[in-house]
Amino acid sequence: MAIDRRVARTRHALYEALVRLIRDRDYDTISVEHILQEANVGRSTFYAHFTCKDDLLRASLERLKALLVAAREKHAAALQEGTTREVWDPSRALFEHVAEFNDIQLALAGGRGGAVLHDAINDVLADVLRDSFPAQTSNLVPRELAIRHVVSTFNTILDWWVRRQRQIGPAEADRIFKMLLLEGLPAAWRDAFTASFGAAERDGGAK
Amino acid sequence: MAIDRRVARTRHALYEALVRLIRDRDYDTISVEHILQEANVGRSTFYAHFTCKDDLLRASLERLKALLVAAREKHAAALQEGTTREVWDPSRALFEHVAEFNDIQLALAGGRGGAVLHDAINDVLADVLRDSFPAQTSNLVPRELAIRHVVSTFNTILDWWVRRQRQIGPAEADRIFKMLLLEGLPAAWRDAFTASFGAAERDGGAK
DNA sequence: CACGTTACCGAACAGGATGTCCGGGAAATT
DNA sequence: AATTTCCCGGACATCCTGTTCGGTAACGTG
Repeated sequence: MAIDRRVARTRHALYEALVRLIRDRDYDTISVEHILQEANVGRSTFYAHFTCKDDLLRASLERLKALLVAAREKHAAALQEGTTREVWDPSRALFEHVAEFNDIQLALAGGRGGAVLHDAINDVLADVLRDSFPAQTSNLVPRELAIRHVVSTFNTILDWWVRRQRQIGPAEADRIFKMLLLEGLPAAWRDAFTASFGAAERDGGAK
Repeated sequence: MAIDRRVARTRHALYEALVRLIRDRDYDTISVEHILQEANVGRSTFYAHFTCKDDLLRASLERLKALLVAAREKHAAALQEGTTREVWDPSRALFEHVAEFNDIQLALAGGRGGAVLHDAINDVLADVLRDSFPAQTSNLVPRELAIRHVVSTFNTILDWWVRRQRQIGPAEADRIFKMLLLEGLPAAWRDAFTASFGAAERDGGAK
């Protein structure tokens, strides 16, 4: 038996409503009732599908995760067939997606409630990345930490970028991302950092 | 007139209660009533001091921030007088503090509610760091982004470290922190990263 | 020490959100 | 067309929030 069309519509309506609300509200100021109103869904119906607001969020993120994984596998298949020779560059792709669609932008820019979202998205990205991250281990940095660091760096830049009204383009953002990740802080800031973090003995000039 | 002893005691009791509760609960599952009970403070009294739960959190973090700033300035003064020749190394100091006191550890390890806290602490650290960060600008990475990246990297490692029951010592954690920040991902992971993020064409082995 | 001031308590209150339950009715599947 | 399945809407108990008020005890001051 196929999935009842009604449940599909209901769930879809709820997903969409949540996204819509998240765009102009802090996540944790959104009540279930807001969602019901926005999605035009009955109260009891909601609780027939999800146990609570966070459950809906989790499901929504699972959906996002599935999208990301599907995109990656699709591209891998295309490479396999020789349909494309382009390199799969997820960070670049994500930056450009965000630049193009406003959907996700403000979701991340949120204040207090944004943190929950931010963290949740971090987890999703980490999951996706983990799948395509080699099992090989480095004696310098543990695998899991490496993954979290990649994701966290990405998210930091994305967050900053979105907040700053994107004065720079996605390509530039991606360039910075890869630079920070692969080479560390550029020399100018490195000196600044070691000076203030490592050696205040220059003069009284800490402040 | 000096500050009334009663208000000092009340505020202190509330701060302590919040910290105590945060240690074994998600921040956002903590109700004002829990705090009242834990601090043994009357309901109306609470609202005479703080407007809401988040207000208390903000104040607590201001307190933390003041501590950090004071520590830095104290050390700067000591250097000035020649009392010490030690270098002020905040990241190392923080890792060791966390290793020593359990106060903050689990606060960061929290699940959903931890995110709010995590974010708030990020802001505090960024504020502190900003004060001692040179105004000089790099054409490669904007100042504010550099600051956020330092803080975010620190927090990522701290988070991972705490979650992992700290199988490694604070010195080691600090070493990793500085390495990731100043040199980027170590070679082993860098190759892995560019391979999976930049070129899936190795074989079918993306998944 | 005695005074006036100030903070605390406890209880009570309205408002709003959560999660549950049911019965009627409509839509989908077969 | 029959029957299963889902949705709606209202009602409900429960919890939490933030405010108000009078009584009481602690505080700082002279």
